[in-house]
Amino acid sequence: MDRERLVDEVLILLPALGRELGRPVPLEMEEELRGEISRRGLPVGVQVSPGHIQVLIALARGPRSVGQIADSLGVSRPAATQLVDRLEEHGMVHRRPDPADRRVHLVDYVPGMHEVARKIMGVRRRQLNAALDGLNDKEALAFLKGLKAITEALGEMPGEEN
Amino acid sequence: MDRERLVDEVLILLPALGRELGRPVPLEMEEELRGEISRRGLPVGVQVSPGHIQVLIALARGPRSVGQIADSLGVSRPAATQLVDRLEEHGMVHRRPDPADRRVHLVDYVPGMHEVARKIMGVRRRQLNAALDGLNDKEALAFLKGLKAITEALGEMPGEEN
DNA sequence: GCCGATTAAGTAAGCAGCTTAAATAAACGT
DNA sequence: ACGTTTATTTAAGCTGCTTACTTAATCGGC
Repeated sequence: MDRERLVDEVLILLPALGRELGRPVPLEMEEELRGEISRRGLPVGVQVSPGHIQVLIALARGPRSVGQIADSLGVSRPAATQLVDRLEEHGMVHRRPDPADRRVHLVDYVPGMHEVARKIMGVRRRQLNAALDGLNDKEALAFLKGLKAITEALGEMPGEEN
Repeated sequence: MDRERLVDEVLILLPALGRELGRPVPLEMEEELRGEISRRGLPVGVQVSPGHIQVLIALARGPRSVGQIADSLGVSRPAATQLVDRLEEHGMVHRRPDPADRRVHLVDYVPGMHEVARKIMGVRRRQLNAALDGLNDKEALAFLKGLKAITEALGEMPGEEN
């Protein structure tokens, strides 16, 4: 297959992928996770969008300010506020003022949520793992490389410092 | 890099990519294209979203019904209606009743639009080409493979028959 | 030839996720 | 102490999608 045809295929594939990526991940399908969720009194049937998952990932290495979250997701501040709002409503994270600078609101997992967050990520991770199963290591690496290249090319790459 | 880390990186990358993919492609940046557009009296400064580009691609092989467009994009009928509406407003496509079955509206390029459509696609194509420039042929192929796998895994793959 | 069922497209209403602009509140610098 | 900057939130608005419903045309059995 020559390069031009290849690019064309990618061109056709990308919007579909984008659409799929936007769809929320239904959590309730995952048995193990459901147990974990109801055990903690989290709302069952919650749908977690990719943005929310990204926030959860961003928090994995410790509390972050709303602004940091916005930057690491590559979205505007209000968008980050909104994402955090939603996660807070669902009782997954909470805000607390930074003692050092009371303007900043530090967002962190609710106690014990770290664990659940990891499992939620696991849902997506499993999907990806399954999808990439047909690729050998070299191919997988090449895939990652291309993905990075395209993401970078299509906007000035956010989330570097997270 | 082990597989787990690789999947994690993909996991982090994907939502950002999804967001970028959703952004409209500003056409007016492309000199050559702008000439072509104003020459035909198309609105200058029009932004074409990925969905619109997909419709234009779908039409490349001839007129299509709204339903076919919806299927090939993997969206609902009303969504396709909406996309076609917009393209029609911009004078890029037009509907005409199918003589064989007057329920179906065939969507086709406005005369001469085929050319412009190809140039519009060229904008994205050039971005992709540039992005994938750093990959050799083997890698590019692997990338495509992974992309297909993920797109398929993340939803039941639309657009097969287009 | 008529009538109910099916099919294509469009309309309506609503939601999620983003944007920019403006408001609020705290901290900083001179 | 006061004006400026910085962090966040609020408000308003847009796009792209969804589902449920309407309208219009075709089809199939009698």
